[in-house]
Amino acid sequence: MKRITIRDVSERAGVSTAAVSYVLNGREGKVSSETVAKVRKAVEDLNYIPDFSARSLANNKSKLIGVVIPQTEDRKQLLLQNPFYSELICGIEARLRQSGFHMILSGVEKGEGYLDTSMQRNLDGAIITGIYQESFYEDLKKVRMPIVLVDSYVYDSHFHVVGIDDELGGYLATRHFIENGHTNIALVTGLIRKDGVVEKRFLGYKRALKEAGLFYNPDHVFEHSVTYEYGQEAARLIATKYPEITAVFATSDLMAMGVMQGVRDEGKEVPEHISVIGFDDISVARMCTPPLTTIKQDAIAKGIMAAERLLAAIENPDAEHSENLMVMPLSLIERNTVRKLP
Amino acid sequence: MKRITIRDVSERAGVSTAAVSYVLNGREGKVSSETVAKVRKAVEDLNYIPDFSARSLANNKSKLIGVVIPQTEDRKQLLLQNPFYSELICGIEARLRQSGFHMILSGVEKGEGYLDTSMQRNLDGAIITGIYQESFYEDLKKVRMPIVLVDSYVYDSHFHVVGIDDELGGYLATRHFIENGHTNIALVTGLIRKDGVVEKRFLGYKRALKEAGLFYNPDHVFEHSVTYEYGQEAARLIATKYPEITAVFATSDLMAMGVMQGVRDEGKEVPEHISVIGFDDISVARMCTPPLTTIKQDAIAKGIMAAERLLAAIENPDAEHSENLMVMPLSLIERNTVRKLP
DNA sequence: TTGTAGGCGTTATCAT
DNA sequence: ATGATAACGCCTACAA
Repeated sequence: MKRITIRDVSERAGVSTAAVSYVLNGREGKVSSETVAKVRKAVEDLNYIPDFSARSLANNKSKLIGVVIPQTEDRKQLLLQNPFYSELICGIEARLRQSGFHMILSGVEKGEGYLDTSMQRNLDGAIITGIYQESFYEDLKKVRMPIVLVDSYVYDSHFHVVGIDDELGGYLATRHFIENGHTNIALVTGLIRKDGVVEKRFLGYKRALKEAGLFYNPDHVFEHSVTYEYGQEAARLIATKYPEITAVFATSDLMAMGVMQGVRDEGKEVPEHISVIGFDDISVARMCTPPLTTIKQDAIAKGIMAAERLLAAIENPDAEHSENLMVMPLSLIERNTVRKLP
Repeated sequence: MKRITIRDVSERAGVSTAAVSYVLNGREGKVSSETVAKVRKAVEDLNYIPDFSARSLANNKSKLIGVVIPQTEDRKQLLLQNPFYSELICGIEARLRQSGFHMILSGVEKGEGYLDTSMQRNLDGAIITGIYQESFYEDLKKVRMPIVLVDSYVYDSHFHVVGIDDELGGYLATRHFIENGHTNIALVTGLIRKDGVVEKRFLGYKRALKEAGLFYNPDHVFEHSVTYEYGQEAARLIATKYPEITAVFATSDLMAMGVMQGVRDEGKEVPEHISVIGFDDISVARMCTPPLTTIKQDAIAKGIMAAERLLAAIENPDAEHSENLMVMPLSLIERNTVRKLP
């Protein structure tokens, strides 16, 4: 069964391929309504479906968006196990599809770049989440498609950025502990990398401590790649070696939940013995017991926003780039994991 | 900045474009090792990156795989909020990338087909999860790319299938309750659809009841689309209207966790008042409190397997189709949500 | 072994 | 308003 081409349609409709192309692309000003009707009918009859590869070749528009998310270091798998990314992807995909774009979702090997993929596929744009080495971004700048960075503090006029005020989030969480009488507050966090979100959350944590006249103790910072298991581990360390700690600010809900489990593993209770605040407000945060107090951000909305910024930039390649930083709202959600100390 | 083409490479290397194409595609038998070296050098020097659109146009191979997962009915967003799908996707993407393929991830609108996408993008294959209407599959059969159905009981020689023995899963869970002395066992389940996985799990549930000489009570079946919230709702109903029920088999962990929360909302405890078994063993199942007894399947492995089957079918289009059903292992994981009745 | 040239499906530039 | 026709980048008979 051979493919139906634009030529088949043109013959059937008794017009030229150019005419068909015009009506297909909505340039209907250029063609008589009679021709439009004939073409539409032929398209319908033949069940014609355009070939995007050919289109891409002819006009460099692929209707394809590259989406990159971090992957686990060990198994090279997407970090989708962190629900935050799942939700982000949901938002991106939904918005993209709504505008007739498709999404190529992939991780990128450590040390590899994204230039190859972007050129091979003639991507119309890309959404990048996670933090990479300098050269990765330098590479990306060489390509002329619009790029949206999600959760990055790599400011550069080449990139659009969608994020939140991570420093504020860290500050709010820590201050909430302080307001509830806590003075020994641990930080359980993902790897603190330059220009990354956790670095800012860490900064907010320190600011709140300083503001309250509290001593910042580096021993109370537990840093590791973002996993549930390390949350458990950190709780264990805290219970056994740092009895003075009464509160834990985890820079992601995933770790916070690990901490909660770890606390219980040690025969203690949340929040009776240890208070916990997380970050993200992934959907399980309200499902766990006790429901987790956390810094809420709306990952789905973030994804939708990232997609929208990208689509706008694709529409209008040389628009004002001054307004290329979008900061989404965030708030502290009080649930049941923070105890008020007397 | 113009694109580097195969012609640029050929000129730089002082050979023909055909020669370049040959070494690029590994047909090195057709070309002298000297030429190979020259071409490689030129490719390197020029930083040549092939255009997959052009390739796809020329030989109908796109190195692109379509992956379809269900979406929420209301918001048209991917069902990634169910970690089971996240993990599945992780497996698929990792395996695909390893072989140089890219994945287009998308949902499909109710009533829409996937034929358009598959033709537009010249997909080399597709992995479909979820259950759709008859016509969806009929459509899919018209296209000649290999297709792997994950978790489907739509047997057809056109499709490869990767799944588990869902009926057995349902049976094992139910029997486990019975062995622990439970006789009034509710089923909290996603929509029971023909040829879907939950239908089989439901069948397994009934078989176990029957085998034990227990009465199957339709009132004890709580059916709804798969959400955490409905799990809560079902628990509420059970607590208030069906006090005789002592055990709940949920056909997905997501619902099981909702049930657990719902039970607590009613001031009762798991497993003291209500025992719970889930299905899937998503990663949070072991993280929740108490850790959830569940039917374990390895979603990541399932994804990898699905990708592998597809890749094999692409390699070898007219291979034996008799072995196109792959059943992955499954097992009951005992944790702490089932109480042994006296 | 190597090179030439035609074709893949579409868009865009010209004439008409 | 419409229709030839030349790109677009690559592959692959076929010819040399």
